[in-house]
Amino acid sequence: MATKIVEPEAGPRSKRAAILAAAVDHFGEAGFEATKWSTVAERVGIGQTALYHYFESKTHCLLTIMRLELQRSHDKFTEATADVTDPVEALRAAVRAAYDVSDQEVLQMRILQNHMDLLSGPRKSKREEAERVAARQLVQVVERDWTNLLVRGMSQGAFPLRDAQLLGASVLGLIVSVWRWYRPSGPTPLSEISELIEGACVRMVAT
Amino acid sequence: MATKIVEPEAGPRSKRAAILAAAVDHFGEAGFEATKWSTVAERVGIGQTALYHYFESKTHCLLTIMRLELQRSHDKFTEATADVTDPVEALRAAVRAAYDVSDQEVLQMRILQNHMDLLSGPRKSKREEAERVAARQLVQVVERDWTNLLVRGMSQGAFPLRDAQLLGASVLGLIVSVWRWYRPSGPTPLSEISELIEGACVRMVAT
DNA sequence: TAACTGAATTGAACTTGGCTCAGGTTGATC
DNA sequence: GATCAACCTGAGCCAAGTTCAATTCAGTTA
Repeated sequence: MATKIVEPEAGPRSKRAAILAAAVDHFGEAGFEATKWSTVAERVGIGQTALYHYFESKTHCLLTIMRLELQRSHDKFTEATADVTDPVEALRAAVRAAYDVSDQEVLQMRILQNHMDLLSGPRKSKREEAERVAARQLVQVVERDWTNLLVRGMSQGAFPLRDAQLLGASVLGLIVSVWRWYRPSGPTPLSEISELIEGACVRMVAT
Repeated sequence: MATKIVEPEAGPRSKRAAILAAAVDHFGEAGFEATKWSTVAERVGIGQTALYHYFESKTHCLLTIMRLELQRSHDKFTEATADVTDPVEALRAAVRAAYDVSDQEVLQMRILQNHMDLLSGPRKSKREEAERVAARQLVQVVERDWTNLLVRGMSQGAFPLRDAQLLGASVLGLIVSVWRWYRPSGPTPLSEISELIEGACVRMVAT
């Protein structure tokens, strides 16, 4: 069922990584629709048709970026909360981890948020659909990460009992909503955002 | 500066409202990109070129939907909080108002959320750009609605002092994040969501 | 060194869907 | 029943994503 996507091993001449990087830059800054696929090719230094050696379509590339970001988010969450036993501290660690990101990763989160709706409907082509399903699964995994954290806290009596599923989705929604408007060049540093949201989440869940 | 968009008064034969309704249905259910502009025309019962009598482009129609929804949200907020003096009660009323919506309005909120990024960059054509600027202004108005509510509560001592701008954006982000996943046909009734979020917002702000 | 192989690349042509244009129809008003 | 603006249409244009057959390149085999 859980068909894991096998990451194509990079031949020494492969431009796959370069394409992904260029795509993240352009999709993140200008937006997916506003970015011409051929522009990405230019940036990498290849003809536009060469892109199809690596990705089945522009959308396939987008879905790949989204899946990779979801995988990263999940890994980061797991790593950050692994050896924290106190529920409140685990929650705080998870929030801090969510905002401990590079500028490139900010773009990836923005892309992910802006195209979540792509994950609902099925795709025509095989490889696109594979990426979509994998991403959809990872969304559920991440949601479970947060729900489990809350369930643990509730059963330990650290958090009042509430609908953990719904509250988890809300906490997650609150956290990721930042990526819609945050800009590294903007007036508010990410550290400040991180602190405010951390406090907000704790009050939301633990009060 | 604040160039208000003059709503074209409906001639008796005008299909503008019907087009908007059909567009909301399709853009909301299938997604904007996935919806063929000609499909909307079919649904309304006119040829696709007739659409251009009412909207300059498919995107112009989308931006109009977004602006109208923002206007509605702002009006609803104002109406709901107008004669509530107690800050906590005003906050509660505002949240409840945000979720007091019809199925059609759920779709409109979904469309709005899914295409917020359109509002950042400028548009080529005149009327599109006018709608974009109007929508962008309304976003700021709505943000101010929430920020002001918090400022009032803080200065009255009902809410602890925090960065009202940032906290307002967060509360708003939390509330609207629901429209990404909520489906009227889904397992969770909106009333339940409304109650949980209402409590969460109060704890977040007033604790 | 010549032949071979698969990955990487390309130019040219195809497809789709949004959009333009030049003109035609309808109906309210005088 | 002439006029005018609102409303509508068929034919075709164009941009951008995509396909395809053919080619180059780098490493391997003989």
